[in-house]
Amino acid sequence: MAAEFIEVVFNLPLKSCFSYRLPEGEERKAADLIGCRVSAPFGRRNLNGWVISASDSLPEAVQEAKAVLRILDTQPLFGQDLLDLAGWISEFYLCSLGEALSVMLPGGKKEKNLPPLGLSPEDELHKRVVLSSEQEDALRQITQSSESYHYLYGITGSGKTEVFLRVAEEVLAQGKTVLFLVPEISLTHQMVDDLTGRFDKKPAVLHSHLTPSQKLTEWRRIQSGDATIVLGARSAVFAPLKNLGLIILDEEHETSYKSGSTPRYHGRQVAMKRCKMSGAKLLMGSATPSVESWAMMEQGVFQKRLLKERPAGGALPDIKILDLKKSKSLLSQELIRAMDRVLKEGKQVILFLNRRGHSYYFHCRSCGFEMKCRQCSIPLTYHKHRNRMICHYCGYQVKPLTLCPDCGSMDVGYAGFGTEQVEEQVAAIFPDSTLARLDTDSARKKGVLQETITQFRDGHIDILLGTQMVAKGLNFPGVKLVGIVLADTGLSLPDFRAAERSFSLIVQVAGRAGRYRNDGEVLVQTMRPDNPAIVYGCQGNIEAFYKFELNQRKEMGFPPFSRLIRIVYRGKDGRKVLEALEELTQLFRQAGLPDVMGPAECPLGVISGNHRYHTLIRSEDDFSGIHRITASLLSHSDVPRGIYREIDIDPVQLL
DNA sequence: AGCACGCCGACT
DNA sequence: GTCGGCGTGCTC
Repeated sequence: MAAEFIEVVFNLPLKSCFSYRLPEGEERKAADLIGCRVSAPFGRRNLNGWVISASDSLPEAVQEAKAVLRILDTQPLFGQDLLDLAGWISEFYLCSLGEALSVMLPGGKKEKNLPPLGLSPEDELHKRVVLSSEQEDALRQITQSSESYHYLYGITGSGKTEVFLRVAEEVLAQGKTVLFLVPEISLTHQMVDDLTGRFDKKPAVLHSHLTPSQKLTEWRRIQSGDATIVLGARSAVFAPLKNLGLIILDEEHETSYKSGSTPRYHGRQVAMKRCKMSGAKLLMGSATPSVESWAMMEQGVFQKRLLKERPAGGALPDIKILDLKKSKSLLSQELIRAMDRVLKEGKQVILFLNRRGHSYYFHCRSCGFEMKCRQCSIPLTYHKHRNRMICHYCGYQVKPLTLCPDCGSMDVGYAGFGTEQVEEQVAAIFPDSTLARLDTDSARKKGVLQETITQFRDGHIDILLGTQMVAKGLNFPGVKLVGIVLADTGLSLPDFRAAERSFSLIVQVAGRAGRYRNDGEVLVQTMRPDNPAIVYGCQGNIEAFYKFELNQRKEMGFPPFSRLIRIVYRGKDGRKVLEALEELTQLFRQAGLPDVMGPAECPLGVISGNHRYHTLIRSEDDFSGIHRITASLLSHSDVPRGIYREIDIDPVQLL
């Protein structure tokens, strides 16, 4: 019954597969070949590919087959379930099967024989807290329901994690397995602590920072059944769990669930598909659901399970808007006074600053000239410690100017601020307090992030100043005051989700403040104190925000009232890029697609010297029909040399 | 996506 | 005469 020929796909944008002979003396059944990696001669080079089928004859259309150099795995890495899922990914997200498989398990060295299974030392069993009645209700509804998709919508601090763990326990008790997804790697560490000791088997952890061999080790542990619960970021949605009973998707609103490279899959959407294919339940949760998910709850696609109390006590913090227009300094007097008070009590402060404001860029006070990156056309950021203007997209650096290049005025400078400037001011105002800064720059070095967090938690740091990183998932008992230094950065981005992002940021950040105490305090500085995203965010008026935002989306015809397909063309020669995309867009229109927008220059018109244009295809109904037509047009059109095409189904970022 | 083949322009 | 531009086509 040994197979002689195999069909192989590669991590290339080619939709066809290629037939090979097995190496001399290799005797394996088809079932032991499908899902293995092979090293195969392909053109003038050798590539690793995936075996997708095996048989004892060559397909008729194929004249001759080369022999595979070797089979890299002793057992398949993918079962039919994951091969089917890869097939769906390639159809839906419009990539090749090889690309889909490669994103599920990247890397490709020959496997070491058998990795030793390290048994973890017995941790102290974590205490199971008593559930509140509404947590009990949610647990019961979820576990007893025959519905597939559930959404745990609960305010910050309402104990969603505890419900997740209880549902997981029940599923494991039925002999099924559990997949637990979190938006970021940094959150896996915390969650591993929560999971380890809570369950008798050590959870497997999958994320993109593992080396290929570490990843493979975990992969095999999962396949063997040694791990019955898997924790990980986006790509962990492909974990090879057998008998999957539950996927938990924590912090559903996080955009990091959407992949930023081909195939641009969305973890939530893949999780939905995988649950449908395997019969598992999907349980998502957030205090600030994405607008799409909110709409799906309203439509009954997701069963909404509400948690509106904080079982550990702790009132939702008092949130106050501070109008920065009236302040001369980037730290308003009210914020400084509040910090002073809290620090004198011996409590901690978190200052949050979203770097992506455009207010800390170089500008000329005479003519308004803004210094932009000559490569990327986005404003440069001033870094004081290096005395350089730096482009945050391509890394271009230049010395700060003392003369305006446009009008020659010497009245030039930095209008706003980044974390560094805030750091400097805070240090000057509170010289006796210890201060730490946490952003992608300071956390670049290994271990710095973890160390800073530990120090802060242990009370060795009084003020933590940071970007996005401090906004998510960090729970510190000693924090009494959270200051959002500028809440409206990002609102002026040309992106229809800008309001949603600003809103959820405020609510999430604010949620940290009163997590463990009922006297938590949040101060939100803003230049737009009347903006609905900011007002509703500060009021914690979640329902009102969704109502407002859904209304906006409906008026504009944006998701969830439509679906989008985005085609980006990029290349060095902007004119050619535009011409090529115009041609394609013309094809879309001729094919009768009802709503084709573009081509237009992308909001980030140039990145690393590549000019970028996009066309959006919108569908208000019959998305699958529009998807099908688009897919067919794309596969029959070819992209000129020097131009690169990106296809994004259901894009979340339009920059 | 690579990588080679191939066919025209300007250099030692 | 040769180096090198990038258009075209193929990879079992």
